Amino acid sequence: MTALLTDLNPEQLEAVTWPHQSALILAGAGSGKTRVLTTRIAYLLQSGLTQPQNLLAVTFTNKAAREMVARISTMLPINIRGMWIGTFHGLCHRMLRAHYEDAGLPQAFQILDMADQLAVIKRILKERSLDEKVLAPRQLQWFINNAKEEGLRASQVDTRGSFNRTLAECYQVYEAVSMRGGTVDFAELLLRCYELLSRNEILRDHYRGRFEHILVDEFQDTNRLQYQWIKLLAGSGSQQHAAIFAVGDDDQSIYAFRGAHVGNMRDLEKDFSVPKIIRLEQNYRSQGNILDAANALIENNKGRLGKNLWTAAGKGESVRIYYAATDVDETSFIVDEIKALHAEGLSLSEIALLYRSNAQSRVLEHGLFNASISYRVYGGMRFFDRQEVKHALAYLRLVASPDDDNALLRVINFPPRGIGARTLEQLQDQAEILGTSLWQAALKVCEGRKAVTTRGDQPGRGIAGFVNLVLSMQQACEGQPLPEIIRRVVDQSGLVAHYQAEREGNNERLENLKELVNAATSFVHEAEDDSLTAFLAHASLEGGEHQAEGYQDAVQLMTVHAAKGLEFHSVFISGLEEGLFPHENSRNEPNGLEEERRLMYVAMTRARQRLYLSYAESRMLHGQVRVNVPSRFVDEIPEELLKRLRSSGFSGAGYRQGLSGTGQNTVSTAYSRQGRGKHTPVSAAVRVAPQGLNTAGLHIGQQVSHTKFGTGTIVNYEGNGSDMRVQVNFHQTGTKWLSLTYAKLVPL
DNA sequence: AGTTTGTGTATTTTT
DNA sequence: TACACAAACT
Repeated sequence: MTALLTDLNPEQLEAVTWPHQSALILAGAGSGKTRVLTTRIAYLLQSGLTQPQNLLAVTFTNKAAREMVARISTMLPINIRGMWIGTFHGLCHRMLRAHYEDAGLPQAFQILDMADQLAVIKRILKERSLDEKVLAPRQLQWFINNAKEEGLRASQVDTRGSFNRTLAECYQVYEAVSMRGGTVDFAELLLRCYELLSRNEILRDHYRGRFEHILVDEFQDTNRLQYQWIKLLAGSGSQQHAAIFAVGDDDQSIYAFRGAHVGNMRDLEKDFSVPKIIRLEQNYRSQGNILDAANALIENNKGRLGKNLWTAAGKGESVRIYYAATDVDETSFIVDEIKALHAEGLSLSEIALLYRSNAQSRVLEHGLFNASISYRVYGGMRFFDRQEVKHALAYLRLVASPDDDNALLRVINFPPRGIGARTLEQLQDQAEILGTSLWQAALKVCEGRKAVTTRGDQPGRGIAGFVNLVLSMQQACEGQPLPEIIRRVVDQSGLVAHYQAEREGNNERLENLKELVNAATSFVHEAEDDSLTAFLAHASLEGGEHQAEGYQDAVQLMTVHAAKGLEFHSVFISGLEEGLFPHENSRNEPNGLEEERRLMYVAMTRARQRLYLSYAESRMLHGQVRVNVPSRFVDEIPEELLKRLRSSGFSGAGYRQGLSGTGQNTVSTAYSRQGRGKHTPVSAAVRVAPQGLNTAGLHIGQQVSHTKFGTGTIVNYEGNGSDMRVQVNFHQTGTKWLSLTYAKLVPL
C-alpha cells in the first residue's frame, strides 16, 4: 500500500485516496493522469475498500483500456477479472449481449461500423430515389447519429419543414431496416443500452447495486448520451449509489466536432455535488519554456476551468520557430533539423512531425523519402477495414445472421457469380413484397425455381448458387471452433481463388485473408467468449491496428488529433498558417477557434525537450499555390520564449518571386523544381558568420574530430551558450549539424 | 460485366 | 494535386 502511494505528489495523492464520493480531477497534459487513475483503482482494491466486481472503468479507445488493464496488473498481484474495464461501446455491447432479449435484439445482432452504416444509408436514399444533391448520405448519417446521441428516436425528431420531414422519414426507414437485419450501429449501442437501463428497473437496480465506483478517463470527450449513461448507472440524487471518479482536461477537449460536450465537466460537478476540483498541474513531461509557451497560448481561451502547468525541470531550450518561404522550404528545414538531431544520437522515433490535416503529410513524406530518413505515418486504413477482410467478414456474418442485408449485398456477387443489377432489383422487390430480408426472399426465389424448372443454371452461379453456398457454409461451420470456421468460410467463399486469379497486386490481400485466421486464433486465446458472433463484434469494435508492421526506428508523422496522449523528445508543428491552423472551416463553427487553440495546446504539450514551430508563406494546396499569413497562435506565444531561426523581416521568396533570401544573417534556401515535382536543394542552408566563433576554442574552418563521424571542418554555427550548434563537414559522412552540448568535438 | 473516363471535392476521428 | 466515386463506354 505505502509502496503504491509513494512518489505521488500531494494532489495526486489526494485524488488517489479520495473518499467514496464523486470526484472531478482536472489533469493537465503530462500530469500523471493515467497513473492517478490506475493507482486509484489499485488503492481501492488493495485497501479493501472495494472488490473488483464493484468497479467499472470506462475509456474512449481500446488502446487506453488495454493500457489501463496492463498497468493495474503490474501494480496488483490479484486477478482483475470481474472488473469492468472497457470503452463506452465495449461495455454497452457487453450489457446488450447479456440482455439481448430485454433490449429487443436478436441473439446474433451484428454491429455496423461507420462504413457499413453509410452503405445502408446510401441504399435507403437510392431506394427512395433521393438525389445526392438534395440529401448527401453523409449528412443523413450525421443526422441519425446526432439524433441518437441526443437520445432521440425517429419518432421524436423535429418534423417541421419538408427537409426535416425527409430526414425523419429516412431515419424511420433506417430504424426499420436495422431492426429487420438485426444490426446495431455505434450510437445505437449506447442508446439501446441507455434505454435498456432506464426502462428496466430490475436490471438498473442490479447494475447500480453492483458498481460502487465508476471511473471515467478523458471525461472532457464524453458526449451527452455517454454522460447520461454514466448518470443512470451511478444513480443520482437520493438514488446515488456509485461514486464517479472523472479524470479529464477541458483544455484538451478537441473532439467537440464529433459531439464531445465539455460542459459535462461542469454538469458533473453540479449533478454529483463534487465538493472541489482536484487540479493536477505539475507536469512531468515538458521543460519550462515549452510549458510557458503552451500556458500563454491557452490563456487566450475563455471559460476554462483554469489551470497552469508547471514543472520542476528547468526552462530548457527555447521554442524554435522557422518562417519558410514555401512548404517545400519548410520541409527541407525540418529534414535538416531531423538529420542533425539524429546525428546527435536522438532516435528517430523520438521525433514527431505534427500537422493539422492529413493532406500536409505529403510534402513531408516526400522530403523525408528523398533524404532517406525512415518515417511512419499514422492513420489510414485499419486491418478490419480492408476490402478483402470486409468481404470475408460479410460471409461470416451471413453464417451467423443471414438476415443481415448489408452483408448479403456486399458479397452476393463477389466473387462474381452472374448476379447483375436486374437480378438484384428483382430480389429487392421480392423482399419488399414479402416484407422480409433479402435472404428470406432469396430462399423463396430458389424454392420457386426448383418447383418450376432449373433452366440450365450453372451450379454455383446465380441466386441459387449463392444460397447454396451460404447454406453449405452454415452447415460446414456447425460446431466448429472459430479459427476453423474462418478457414472454411474464407476457403469456400472463393475469395482466395478470386484474388489468385487476378493478374497482380493481390498478394497483400491474400496475406490479409490468411491473417484473418491468425487474428481469430489469437482472439480465441484471449477472449472468454470465443464464438463467431463475439469475433465479429470484436472486428467492428476494434478495427485492428493501423499498421501491423514491426518496430522500426522512424520519424513519427501524424495529425495533432492522433498525437493526443503521446509524447516525444522533439516535436515539429508545421503549417502554422491562418486558414490551415487554425483551419478556415473552424471559423464557421461555434467556438471553433477555441477548439483550434486547444488543438495547438495539445500539439505543443507533446514535446519534452524541443519544440519547433514552422510556417510557410506560400503553400501548394488543392493544386493551387496559396499565400498565407502566419497563424495567430504564433503571435500568442511570448517572444522571449521563442528563438527565431529566420528573421521575421523575411519576405516573399519561393513560388512568388523565386529565390531572394536577403540581408545578412538570413538563411537562404533555394530549390529548383525538376521533372515531375521532384525538388532538389540548390544550396544548403548557409549562414555567414558575423565574426569568428570563439566559443570553446572553436572557429569556422577549424578541423575537429568526432568519435563517430571522424574528422571534419567546421563550416557554420548558430545559437549561443548551451543552444549552440555547429555545422561540420565531415570527410566521410558529409555535413552535419551538431549541438555542442551533446556532441563531443575535439579540436585538432 | 468490367474497365475507362470524367467529375467533384478536399478538417480533425474513435467506437 | 490527387483521390474517390459515378457515369459511360466497350
